[in-house]
Amino acid sequence: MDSKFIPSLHEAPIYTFWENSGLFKASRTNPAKKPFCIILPPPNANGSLHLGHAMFTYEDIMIRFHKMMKEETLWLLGLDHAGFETQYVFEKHLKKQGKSRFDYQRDELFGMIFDYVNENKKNIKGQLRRLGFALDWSREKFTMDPAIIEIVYGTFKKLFDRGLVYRANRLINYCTFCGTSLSDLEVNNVEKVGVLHYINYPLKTGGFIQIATTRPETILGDVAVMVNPKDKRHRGVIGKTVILPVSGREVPIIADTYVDTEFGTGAVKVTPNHDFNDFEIGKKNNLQYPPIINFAGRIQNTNTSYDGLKVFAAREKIIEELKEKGLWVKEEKNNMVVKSCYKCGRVLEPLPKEQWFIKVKPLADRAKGLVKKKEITLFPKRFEKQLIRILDEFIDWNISRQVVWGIRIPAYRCKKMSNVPTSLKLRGASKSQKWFVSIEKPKKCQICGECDFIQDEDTFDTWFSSSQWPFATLMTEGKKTYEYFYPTAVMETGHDILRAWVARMMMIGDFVTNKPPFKTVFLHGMVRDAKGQKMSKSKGNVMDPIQLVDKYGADALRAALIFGTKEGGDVSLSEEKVKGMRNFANKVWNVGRFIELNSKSQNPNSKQIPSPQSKIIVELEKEATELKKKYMNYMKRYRFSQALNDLHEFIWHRFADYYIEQLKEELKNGNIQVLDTLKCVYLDNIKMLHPFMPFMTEAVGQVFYGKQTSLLQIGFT
RNA sequence: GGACCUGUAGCUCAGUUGGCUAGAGCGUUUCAUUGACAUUGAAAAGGUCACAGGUUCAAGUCCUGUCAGGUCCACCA
Repeated sequence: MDSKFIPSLHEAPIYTFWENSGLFKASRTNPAKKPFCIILPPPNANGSLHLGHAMFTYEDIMIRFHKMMKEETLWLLGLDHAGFETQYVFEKHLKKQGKSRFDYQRDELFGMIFDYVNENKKNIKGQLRRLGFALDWSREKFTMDPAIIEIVYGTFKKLFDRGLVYRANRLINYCTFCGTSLSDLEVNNVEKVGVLHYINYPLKTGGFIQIATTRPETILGDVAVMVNPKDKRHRGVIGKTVILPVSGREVPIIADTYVDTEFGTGAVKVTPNHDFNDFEIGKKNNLQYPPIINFAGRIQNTNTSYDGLKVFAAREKIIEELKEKGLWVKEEKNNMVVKSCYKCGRVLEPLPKEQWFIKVKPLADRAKGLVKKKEITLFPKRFEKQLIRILDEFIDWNISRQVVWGIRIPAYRCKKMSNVPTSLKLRGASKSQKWFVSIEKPKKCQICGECDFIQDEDTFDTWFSSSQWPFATLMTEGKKTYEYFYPTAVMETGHDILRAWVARMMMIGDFVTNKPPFKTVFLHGMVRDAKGQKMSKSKGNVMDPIQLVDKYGADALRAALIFGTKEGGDVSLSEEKVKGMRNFANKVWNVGRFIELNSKSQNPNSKQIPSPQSKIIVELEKEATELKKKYMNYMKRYRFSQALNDLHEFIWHRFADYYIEQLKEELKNGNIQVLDTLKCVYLDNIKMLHPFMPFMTEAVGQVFYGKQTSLLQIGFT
């Protein structure tokens, strides 16, 4: 044994040994054994792993622990195509080469991203190995595997057939830069100081009514002015007509208690196609006007010189025109929240668009039942409340995305019938009747039987496929495997995606399989820097997990993430902490080295000698037994940090610093009983430590148990 | 506006049915110099457990309030 534990000498050969020996493989579906399955949250195949991914260490700890408890253990890995996100990253690459996605045909672009993703997959899989994860590589999945897509299509069809998915034309959050709609979960609310403009709208009968708006350009799409019927200031004007500035269109003044009399002037302009609240008002009062902003973020349909201008340019220009006409009164600073694209950060445009929506309420109610009936338990417990809230507040989920990179929606419509001009039918589920959904691509239109159908151009929101991940992955492994491992034991992931992922997995998983997708949800916190600050590129405080592994070893990084971290709480990671854990690994290694050296130099003539030190041996054995008991208890209760903490304390400061020091002399005298006890306690310790620091413990284990033996096989006895 | 979380040593944090003199990692100070390990050992300094009440034989821990920080959600044009 070297005098130091040098991770780079051991990690690669040990990982290869694990992989080749089939220890990571769940090969049997043995009814006599308890199944334990974790599905790895699939990393996005569009880059490299970040420190957050290293938190999967929790999963590896559970997997290795349960393997050592002799359970049938499966840790299934997969990667996510991450539709919109990946396309966004790829477009950035294109931009560097002076290209854009519009330079390519759909299939061509898809193919290019496919290749790009394949490269990233290789990279990420290598990184998962570097971290020592005991994944079953024989069952690797990808969200765009044909078998997965078939299941995703089946889910969509089932939802459609049950009336839980519908097509509707309503306002959606649209990023005119990224060119796609987003769900409400992909919207960032950014606080901003905006400008509130006060503008006089001329009344047809003379005089003015003053309104206040932050978006003067949408005057071009107004359908009404609205006041509160209780507002004495405006009572006289209800029912009168105003002449819209700029366009000269005439619109009515209507009344609704929705208007806040305290804000602005107490009179609101109503622009149904460009504001979520106004959309509802327009619907209620049957007031319509075509959208005056298009998907490129430019003004349209106004027959004015504003057509073709970008929104912000139009705003500036219209303010000028209003000033010239003497209709602009004043401006005020206004604290407001702007909905922004979570990816590019630009202001989103609410625009009307026909999209597929999932009716969430019935699904959310059932998912809630799973928590209430304790079919799913959350760790830490406080997240249960949060989850219930999330499920209560879920609104219908827009699953259509206008991106190429994704799973194309298997919805088709009749070309013949869509040729028939329909009146501007804007909303309602009735539109879905014009669509049919089919898992297999149909040869003929299923509506008229004659025409060539048209497939929806859009792809699914990535979360739609990932919401099916636990059952979809296992189903592709065959019925037996699925029935044995499903529902999975634990879903371990970051608490930041409780809403976007966990809640949706529960809803869709329960809908499709009639079972909860997992029994336990274990949530980890975020990795922060040494000062507890969020890591971000702009702050320049990001750390690369692989660089840390190179420098200090995977064991050190893993232990640093767990040590002193409350489950579900954020981790403040400093290089010093990783270094400290590297030192710990070295310490444990050297304790092994010490015992090994003493085993070799044992005097064969020595025998069991009751010594004055035997009292210390009894003490040691007692303490070691207590530790193991505590350890088992902590591990079963998901208190991994505490387990590691106790191991650290015992091995270093009790076992090495105290017991070994006390017994050193006796050992030199050749007391074999002392040696046996030390060895026995030590081997027990490295087994317990193995889930946390697999490489070092395995390296040292092989010294004692032989090259071809793994602690995973030996397990706990 | 609503919900939740956090406040413990210089820094980052543990402390889970309330119970020894409140702990760890890193940092600081002093000593030890090759003995398994200097990626070490021995020792030390350092805390009114945010604040104020309350419950209790006993509170860092439970309850109420206050202050400070954070996260998520909702939201007025």
